[in-house]
Amino acid sequence: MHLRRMRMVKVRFAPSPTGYLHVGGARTALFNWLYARHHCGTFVLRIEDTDKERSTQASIEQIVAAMSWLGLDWDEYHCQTERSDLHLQAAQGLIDRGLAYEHDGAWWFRVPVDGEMVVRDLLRGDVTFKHEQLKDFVIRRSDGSFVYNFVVVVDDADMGITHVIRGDDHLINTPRQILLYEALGRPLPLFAHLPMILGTDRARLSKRHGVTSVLEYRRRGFLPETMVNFLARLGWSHGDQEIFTREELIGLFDLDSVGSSAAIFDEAKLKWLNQCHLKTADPDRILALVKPFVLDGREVTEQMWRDAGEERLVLGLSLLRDRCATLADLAEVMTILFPVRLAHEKEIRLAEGERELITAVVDTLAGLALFTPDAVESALREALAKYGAKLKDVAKNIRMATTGRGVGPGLFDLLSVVGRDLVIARLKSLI
RNA sequence: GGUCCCGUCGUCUAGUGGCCUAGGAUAUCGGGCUCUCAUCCCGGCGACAGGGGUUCGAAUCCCCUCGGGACCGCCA
Repeated sequence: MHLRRMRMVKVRFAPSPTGYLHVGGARTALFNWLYARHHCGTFVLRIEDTDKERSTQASIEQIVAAMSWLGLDWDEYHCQTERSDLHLQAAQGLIDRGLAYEHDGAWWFRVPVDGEMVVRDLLRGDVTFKHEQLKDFVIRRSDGSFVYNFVVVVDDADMGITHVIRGDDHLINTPRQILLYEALGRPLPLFAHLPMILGTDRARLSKRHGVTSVLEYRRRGFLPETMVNFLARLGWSHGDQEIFTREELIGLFDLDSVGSSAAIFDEAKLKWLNQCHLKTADPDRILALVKPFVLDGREVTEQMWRDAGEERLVLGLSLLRDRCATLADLAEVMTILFPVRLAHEKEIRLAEGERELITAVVDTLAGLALFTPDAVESALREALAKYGAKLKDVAKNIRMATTGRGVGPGLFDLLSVVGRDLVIARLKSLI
């Protein structure tokens, strides 16, 4: 029983609610979550809101929304400021034992002058720090609130966190925290400091790097499984494999395949990955996900969406999605399925005699009982044969007239899914 | 500046002393397929930061240099 408890993995993600969740934070959260799930452990979400000035409720909501979207569910949730009794008790203990002292109304932790310490990091090996490099530091502000470096230790110890998996930027804080563990008489967790995600200029991610907010990627039409897959591959790998499902990730993830050098977030590859996931995802689910994108800022109304019918939309989506990188792209091309005015990419120029040809095509198509790809194809070829014309003579203009663009899936599939009424109406505008 | 971390194609990475004239993916370029294309298939370009060691042998181990990053708050 005791051994089982010792081996039980418990990790936490501890963001400060001072802004949205960016991709770097999300990656840290993901690695913690994956580690917990892989080892059947516990994943804690702990909001580090000890900075009263900068913490906001809106940020907490943003972070929670982003985590939920990514599917990173937590087993425990805490806010640090709700635990100040515990912090006070721990700090008072240090004062009582002379390990901390008061100065200018703040409480300071006394760092031993001599000696050195070794931070045993799961990813980087042993890192040595000399005590003389450290200075006494504040654990409690003069306003009575506690400082991150202190509460993080008290909370991690109190919650029984076994593995502290966090960004590289915290490595340098670790010796101070270890000193606190020792002063508090608590056992040390294992540490793993993850390499950072950098902007394209190799500097730490910040506002000036454009889009870094996780939720912003949702808004732009990326799938949560894409983000999870992509973020996992930033720093972690499994041979040559690039595409992973969430379940595979849980099964395969471990700290020994995590690298130690910083990575740059490359959107081109993210788009490619999203296209891969978009292509293979369940069409019914994609339909639900793409709906708000189709209805947002376009001429397509809720009524049109209902009239279109789910079956037809799923069919259209399945045909159209292959060439789309995002839900936004998909929504854009899906407008061809609705009775809206199409913005044509290029002006249509009819060749000599083409008007008659199109008229014949319209007549044939109008007579079709079934508007399947096969039926459309034979009808079309039949009509063309009468005029001794080739498909390529009219394909381009038919495509442009019925879909508004020059590229897309095979013409017969395309016409079939756009549907007879729309195809004929749009072709008639040519004549 | 001090301390610490990191350094394989533009980017993400495989590689843990011989399987490496360095593999995959993406990006890019070219070709094929097609009514068309952003899909798909085939192919090209492209990296072990530099220098010293150790070793029969080094991308892999050690040292130095250079480069990049992080931290140096009563922020987290």
